[in-house]
Parts: sequence; C-alpha cells; structure tokens
Amino acid sequence: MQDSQNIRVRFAPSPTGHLHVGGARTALYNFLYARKTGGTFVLRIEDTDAQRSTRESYEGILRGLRWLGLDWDEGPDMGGEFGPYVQSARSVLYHSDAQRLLDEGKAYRCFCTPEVLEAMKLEAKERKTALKYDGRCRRLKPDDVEERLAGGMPFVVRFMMPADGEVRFRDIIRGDFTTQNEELDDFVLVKSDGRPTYNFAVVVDDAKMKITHVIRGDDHISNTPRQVHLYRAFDYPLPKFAHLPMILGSDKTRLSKRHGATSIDYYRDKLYLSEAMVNYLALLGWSFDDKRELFSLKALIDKFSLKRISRNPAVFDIDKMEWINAEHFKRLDLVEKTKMVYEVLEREGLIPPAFEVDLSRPVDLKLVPGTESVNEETLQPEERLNSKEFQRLALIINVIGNRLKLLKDVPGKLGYFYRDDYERDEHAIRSHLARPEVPERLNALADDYDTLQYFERDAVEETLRSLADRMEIEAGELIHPCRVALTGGTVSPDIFWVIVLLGKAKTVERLRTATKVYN
RNA sequence: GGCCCCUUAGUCUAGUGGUCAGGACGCAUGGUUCUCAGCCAUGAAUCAGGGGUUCGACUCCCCUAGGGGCUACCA
Repeated sequence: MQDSQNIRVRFAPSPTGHLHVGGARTALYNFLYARKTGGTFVLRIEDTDAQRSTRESYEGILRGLRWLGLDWDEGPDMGGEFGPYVQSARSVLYHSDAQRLLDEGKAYRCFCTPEVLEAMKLEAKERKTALKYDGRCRRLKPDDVEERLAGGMPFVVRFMMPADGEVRFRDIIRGDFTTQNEELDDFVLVKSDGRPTYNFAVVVDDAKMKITHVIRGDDHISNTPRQVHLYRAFDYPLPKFAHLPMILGSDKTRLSKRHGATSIDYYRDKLYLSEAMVNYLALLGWSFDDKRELFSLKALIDKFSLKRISRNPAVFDIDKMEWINAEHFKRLDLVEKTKMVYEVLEREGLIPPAFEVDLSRPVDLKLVPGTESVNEETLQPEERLNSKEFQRLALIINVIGNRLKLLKDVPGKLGYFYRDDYERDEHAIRSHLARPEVPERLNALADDYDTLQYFERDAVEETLRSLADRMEIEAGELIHPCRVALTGGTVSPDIFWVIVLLGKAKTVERLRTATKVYN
C-alpha cells in the first residue's frame, strides 16, 4: 500500500464508563489497520462532557486496551507530535478554530436559552415537522450581539448550515452517501461552558492530528454529513471513513448491560485469554475467508483488511467466544498453561495445598507424553517453578488436557487435588457410594493400594483390575465408586492418573472414609 | 415525525446472475473409552416477504415488514 507511512488512525473513547465490547472492537480494527499498513495508531480521550467523564473510566479504558495488547503510538500517557491527546487540554485549538469560523461568517453566536429551544422542539413535535433549530440568532445585528456579549449573556456557537445543496462522502464499507443540507440544521459547535461539542471537536482533532482514516461505529454515520461540512468550512482535507456495524445482544438490540457482560474488564476478571477475546472480537464483523477463524493477534495483523468488514450488525455470542478461548488455551504450551493455572490456584487460596502429596517415586516427566516441555531448564526462570507442587500441577494439567477449557473452571475442576472440602455431587454419591456392596469393595481396594510399593499409573491400574477379577466383578464396578470417592463426582480425567497424582496416602484415606460418611 | 443504515440456518459468516448455497459455534446421533472432555463420522437447520429486470436470481431495481442509528449545549 503506497503512502502507508502516512496512514494515521485513532481510537477516541470518551471516559464515561468502562471499555465495552463494541469500543474494544473499534479499537482493535483501528489498531489492526495501523499495524497492517505500517501506519500510526493514536489514542485520544474525548472528555468534553465534563459531567460524565471520570478518571477511573480513563484508567480503566487504558488498562483494557493494554490487556488486549492494543498498544498505541501516540496518546495521553506518552505524548506525540500532535498532542495533547485529551480534549479537555485542547481548548485553545477549538477556540481559535471557532473564532476563525465566526470571523469568516461560517458560524454565529446563539443566545437562545434552553427554555426557548425546548419550546421550539415541542412546537415542532406538535406540528410534526422536523426538529431543527430555526436559526433565529443568525439574524441578530452585530450591535445586538455586542450588547448581549457585554451584558455577559451566555451563548453557544452554531454552524451556519446552507439552506440548500447537498453533502457527499464515501464510506469504505458502505459506499456513497448523499445528504440534503435541508435535513441538517445549525448545530452547536461550542457549548455555553466554552467546551466544544463532539461533532466540532472530532473534526478539529482528526484534522489537526492528521487522521487519514476514521474507523468508528456506524452510530456516527448520521453525524458524518455535519462533519463533512466542517471539513469543507475549514478547508481541511477529508479523511476516509469506515463505519463499523454495531454489536448487538441476543435479542438483537444494542448490546447493553442487561445482556450480561459488556465490559472488557469482566472478561479479564473471568480469566478469559486476551488473545481469544481479540480473536473473537475480530470475527464480530470481519472475516478472512470461508475457512479460517482462529487467529493470533499477529495473524490478524497480517490478514486484516477493511474491505472484508461486514455491513450487518453482529450478535455477541458467548458460546462461540468460549469455544475460541478453549481453542487458544488448548494450543498453549504446557509450561504456560501451568503458570496460568498456578496463579489462579494461588489466587483462590488453593496453593499451598491443604495436604502434601508425596509422589511415592519421583515421576520422570520425560516418560509422560506431553510433558517434555516441563524440565529443569524451562522451570528455571521462576524459582517456585522448581517446586514439587509446580511439577505435580503440570502433570495434573497434562492429564486433564482438554477437559479444562476456561481458566475460571480451575477451582471447580482441580479442587479435589488441593483440598479435602472439594465440591461433592450428591446425586453421584447416592448412586455410586451409598450402596451396600460398595464399602467392602473400596476398603479392599484401599488395602491393596496401601501395600503397593510404587504408586505409579500402570501398577495402580493393575492393582484395581486384578482386585476386580478376584471379586469377579467388572472393573467399572470399582472404577466408578472409586472416582466418586476420590473426586466427589462422576467426571474426571483418567482415574489411574488421578490416583497417582492424589498420592497413596490421600487415595487410601478417601477410599476408606468416603463410604463411612454416606452409609 | 424526518433522514439514514442493516436483513444468508438459533448465532458468526462465505458468496457478488447459472453453486447440491460452503464453513464455524451451538444442537442431535453414532464410534473410541473407566466417566467426562477431546477426537472422528453423520445429521437437522438458512437466502425476511412481495413485485419486477433477465433465458436464468441469494446475488441487480422497487415496495413492504422487521431491527438499528441520528435528529442534544452526550459522545
């Protein structure tokens, strides 16, 4: 792409709430386009709404973007050639531009009070005519203006919209738009508190920051004609526009809190993988082809194109999001997974564990398929990684494999390896433990395990199967109660690995006590 | 009210005049197995409706319906 050095895009959130899914996707597309073209990604904070803007929101948004890995090249925290990057710090720029329009007769001061405006609206509603400001202050004589100004009367600055004619612009995603000027009114540029309105500030900032591509939500599409008028009035070069379809909730209305999670923070807190989040967000409105849909951030940068953005709104589907998360998680290296899970366990207070497991003979990791990456070298960087507990965890995770899809499931799915008060499934207990023949069988199994010298997987399996043979029952008759006794439920990884990783002492103990409590 | 945008299975989408309308999530069934997950196989399910244009429309045009947005001294 020629001119790629000059491509400049921006994400311009207003700090009036958390970073939500829609905003994050807009940020992502801007980021991807910048990285793809070797352009510049600018972060600008639109805090012209003094009432609703907060510091917490500002920080939250930056935190969210960083978590997603969307780093910007210019922004409030790092500066840049076209700063400042917070609108509240750019007042002089808006004032001088507003003055310029005033001087050139392209804007005028309006002294209408909110009450007058309200009355105008009511009347328009009753007469069912368009709700437009009637432009009465346009006709104020210079002397009148001076007089009101001298009297300290509050005023706003309005754009002088041509009565006829039309505006046009082209959208990369949706094509050409034409709007009749008569549909537009003399909208406000500068509020009575001296701050610029959104429509005015975006244009001034995008122009002065040399933004070449405005990529934003399509809720701004109707505002674009007004903005084009402003670009023309200033004779600023018109950027290219790309309006993104909205993200909707399951009932096809604009995604909001009542649909559940709209905040990026929520997903971070729920331990979703940021790359999975990015991957899913990218797919909400964009596709590469009819095949691939799993992408790393890097791959997205490589494949992204504005041309392949869809025009229709997309419903946020948590099921698909979780599937993507699982796919990303699946692909992580065992050491990475183990580190992540280790942190979750620590956070949940499960590490250090309530009981120690002394694997009867050190497990040679090299002999366990899939654990090749867990070795002294890879564990070196952090000293705790050398601990026995970390190695045991790596084995647990290896054994659990794809059963663990989301980090938030860690406490529920690994609990029995770390605590005695893990979750118990009453139904499973009733159907597998609370039966007359079970205690005897599990006790026999406990006895056999107690005398087993080496607590290794194959030996453990062999012990159970030969006991089943001697008792003339199916191995399953032992395996199922055993699983419930050891894990509290009917679902677990390979039961023999569970036994090994629980350790001899704990296994024997649980086999002996499980039925006592329930019979 | 006015103006604008959107419409392929439940969901995300591929498709650009001639395809058995492709893929994915989810769902269902079967296989593997100590359960579950996974994996493999199979299946159900879609062009909002109506008019045109055309030899031929999911694809182009119009209308209707539904959804969404803007119409603020919010952004």
